[in-house]
Amino acid sequence: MSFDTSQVTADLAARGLRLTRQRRAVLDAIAAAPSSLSALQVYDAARSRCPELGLTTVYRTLEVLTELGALRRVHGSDHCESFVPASAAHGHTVVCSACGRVTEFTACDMRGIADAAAQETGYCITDHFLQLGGLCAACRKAAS
Amino acid sequence: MSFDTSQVTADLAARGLRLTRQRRAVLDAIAAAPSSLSALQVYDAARSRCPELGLTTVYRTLEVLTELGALRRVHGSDHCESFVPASAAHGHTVVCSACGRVTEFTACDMRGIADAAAQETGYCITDHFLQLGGLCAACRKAAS
DNA sequence: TCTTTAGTGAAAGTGGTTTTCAGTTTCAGA
DNA sequence: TCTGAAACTGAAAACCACTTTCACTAAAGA
Repeated sequence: MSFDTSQVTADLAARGLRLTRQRRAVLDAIAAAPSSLSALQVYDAARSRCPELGLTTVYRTLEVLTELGALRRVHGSDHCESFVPASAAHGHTVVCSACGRVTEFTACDMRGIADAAAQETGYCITDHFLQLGGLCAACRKAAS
Repeated sequence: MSFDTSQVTADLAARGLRLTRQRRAVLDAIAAAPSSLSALQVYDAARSRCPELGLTTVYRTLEVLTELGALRRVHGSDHCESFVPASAAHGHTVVCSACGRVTEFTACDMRGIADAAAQETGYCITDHFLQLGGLCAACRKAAS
């Protein structure tokens, strides 16, 4: 997975922000990772591309890019705040329980479930957070 | 919401554990709360029932009870680790965006979505984490 | 060039969570 | 009723992810 740099640059510019070398390193590190990365893991990975990068900048960059929609937060069972590239405007993630790989999917017709939940609880459902777990194709192959 | 104490006691006993006064205080505090509580909030709430309760014990108890299935972890947008009673073996939560109230619902037929995601990603889907957001009946009434 | 603002990293600070440790409580068996 | 083992406890210390502060640099526009 890689980023459409010009899109990110434009999104940043629309807010008066810039795509610096450091931000680029953070984006690249996350794009190159096979699974989701925590802030500290991003720091480690991005420093091979930009050694003078500071941890402060990583945290700031992750926040900016998430707000921009270029990244998505993933809740893991071990560490509950890690990041993956967000390619679609609205998408969800599947996490492989064996290798940790994170894949995005867009098919999420929640209407049936939201309706049922609304009826059961009396709530007016407005949003949802969904994350699936399972085995990726490679791990399934390796297991059999 | 209240706990079936004998059930919790039995579940603990099955592992050679006991339902102590402190653990009881933690359970009661969570059962009495209208919304999900973080560890620190549990500590505050439970100390009114058991003043000598220590924070260490709260953390330990939350872990034990979650593992036991008596509590469920909820991921919030602000603090990503808080706890609610788990009444059903498998259930999900709806969080009110206005007042923070957490309600459980059991209607979750994920087959359609899991199938679609499997087809899109090549994963074999085995589990899911779903959390809905919206307005509870009371807040909807108050808003209109 | 000059000015302004975004952006940066090191260091210090913060605060939630875990670990350690020296006890206390509980329970089964003698 | 004792006794020993194991569960259980809270205070204090340690840990560590994350945030704040601050002096500075880089870049864009006038």
